[in-house]
Amino acid sequence: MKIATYNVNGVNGRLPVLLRWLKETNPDVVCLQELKAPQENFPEAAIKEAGYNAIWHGQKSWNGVAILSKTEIQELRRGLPGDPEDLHSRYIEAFVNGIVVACLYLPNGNPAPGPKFDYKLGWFERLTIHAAGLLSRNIPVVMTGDYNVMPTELDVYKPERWVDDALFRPETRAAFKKLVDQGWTDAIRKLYPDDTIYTFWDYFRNAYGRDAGLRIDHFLLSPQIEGQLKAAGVDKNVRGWEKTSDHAPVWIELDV
DNA sequence: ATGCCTAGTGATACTAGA
Repeated sequence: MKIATYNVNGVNGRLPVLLRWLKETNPDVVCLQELKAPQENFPEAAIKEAGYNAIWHGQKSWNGVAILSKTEIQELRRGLPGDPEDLHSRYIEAFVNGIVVACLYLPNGNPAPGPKFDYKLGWFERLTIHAAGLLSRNIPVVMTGDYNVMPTELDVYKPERWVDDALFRPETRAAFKKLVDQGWTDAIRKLYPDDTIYTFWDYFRNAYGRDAGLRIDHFLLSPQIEGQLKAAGVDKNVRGWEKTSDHAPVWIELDV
């Protein structure tokens, strides 16, 4: 079974790219982030036509997450618990193919320091609490999406330029490490511990052409599923298509 | 240090992204 995550940066603006990528790579389950569409503007018919069921949590202008699957989707929750005043659509969770799939869009956090960075770290803490609850159930969980964190220097083209950025500050990296250290496996790093692998390239300065990228989209696997990890990768070529997202799709293959 | 690019909103220059 192939599960993918893709920050589409506007699900309607990227619909031709999304549909082409679905057709070419044929994933079983897909987590989408940054829909940038209100609930009623999700392109449900086109997604259905492509062969996928979908659940989504939209929001006007910003954010928005979705889970697509060729099989039945049983929604478990939308919205991250722990703060009733947080109205951003950044988390959706479902039971699919016998696995709990959590799809998340962690806040960017810039400029840092500041209220946006505080929101990021608070969101991270709430995610970590919720993730501990998922682990305590001893079931297969795939927690994936745009974490907006480069976990190590290997994940940034020029680490020295990013040390004060919300995506790479020590507090952010420490929060990611604390989460992973609960017992999660970073799927890409398990299979490729030393390789330079990016999932995002800025629209500025020909970043894709120069391969000046970041690895910020991640798959975290619970102990009950990490043994089934067979392959993982980034569909880097998609970043080179016309009218494409600044992120590339990331995927894992599970032997289930 | 800043803009570079791109999308959304809504009709203009903003915000937001990372």
